[in-house]
Amino acid sequence: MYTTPELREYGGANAYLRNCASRDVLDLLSSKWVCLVMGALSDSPMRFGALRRRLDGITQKMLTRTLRDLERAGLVDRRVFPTTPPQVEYSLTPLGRDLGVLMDACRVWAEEHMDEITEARERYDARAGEPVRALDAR
Amino acid sequence: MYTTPELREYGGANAYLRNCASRDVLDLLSSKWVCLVMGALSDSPMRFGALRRRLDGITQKMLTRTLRDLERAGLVDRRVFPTTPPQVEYSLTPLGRDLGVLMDACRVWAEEHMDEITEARERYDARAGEPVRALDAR
DNA sequence: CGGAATCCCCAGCGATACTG
DNA sequence: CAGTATCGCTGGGGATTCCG
Repeated sequence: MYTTPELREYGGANAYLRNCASRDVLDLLSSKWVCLVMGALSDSPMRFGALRRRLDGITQKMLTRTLRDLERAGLVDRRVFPTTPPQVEYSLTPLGRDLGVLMDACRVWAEEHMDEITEARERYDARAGEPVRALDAR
Repeated sequence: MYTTPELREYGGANAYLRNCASRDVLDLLSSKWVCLVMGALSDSPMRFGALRRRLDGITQKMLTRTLRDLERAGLVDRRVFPTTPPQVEYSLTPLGRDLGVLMDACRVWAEEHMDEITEARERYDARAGEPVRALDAR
């Protein structure tokens, strides 16, 4: 049996258990574009087209889906201005701003350490064909 | 043109550009099991079997893959003890410990806010069939 | 402009069986 | 115990087309 550290649970929440609702939240946070969308909206509200241009490589479909998922989760607010042509502005809810800080920290971490990681991967791949010197010497 | 905020870049890194190496890092961070694996290893080094039992629902294949990806990126250290039966212990590298703090914060955030998000989703789904009252009234 | 709808593919992931 | 190897799927995600 595992002695789950009670200190780190919140009202029965435990992401290490498969059917805990926090797993769904983690799945959302780890979907492909969430980090960048939340980070972009952390700066200021943005319209759909501006977001699409800022997130280089995203498709309209994925941007729409990501924004819907975030809106459904209560993290993003969607406001439609009935102009012609229509304007749709996305912004973070209070809950979303809280998460945005975290997500943006992840982006920053990725940017700060990308070179270290790239080099580590090259070293790892270079060692691929090497003979095993000793079983416990890695 | 977009005036990219230079303040938030590190040596030309910009995760909003599609072929920036930090995108690869973000992809790793957002892979399905990375957050939980890093969080578990943040507590203490763990053997393969212990990790598998702790991460409810993970398969051997995915745990192996996730650990390999993290090891390759220089975030996880793998030590093999040539006993019979063999023992393999995984731990975080210094770089990995740095990331572990962030990943665990994401897990905690998910646990803390899972109820809010579940309720927001139910409200959103309940509104699904409702008529549109006014175009700008959302 | 901001989508929705459709088609399609492949890689992420699961399930199972086998091994040193 | 800690893995590989193989098969198979499904759904995440891309590309394209159409619409109010």
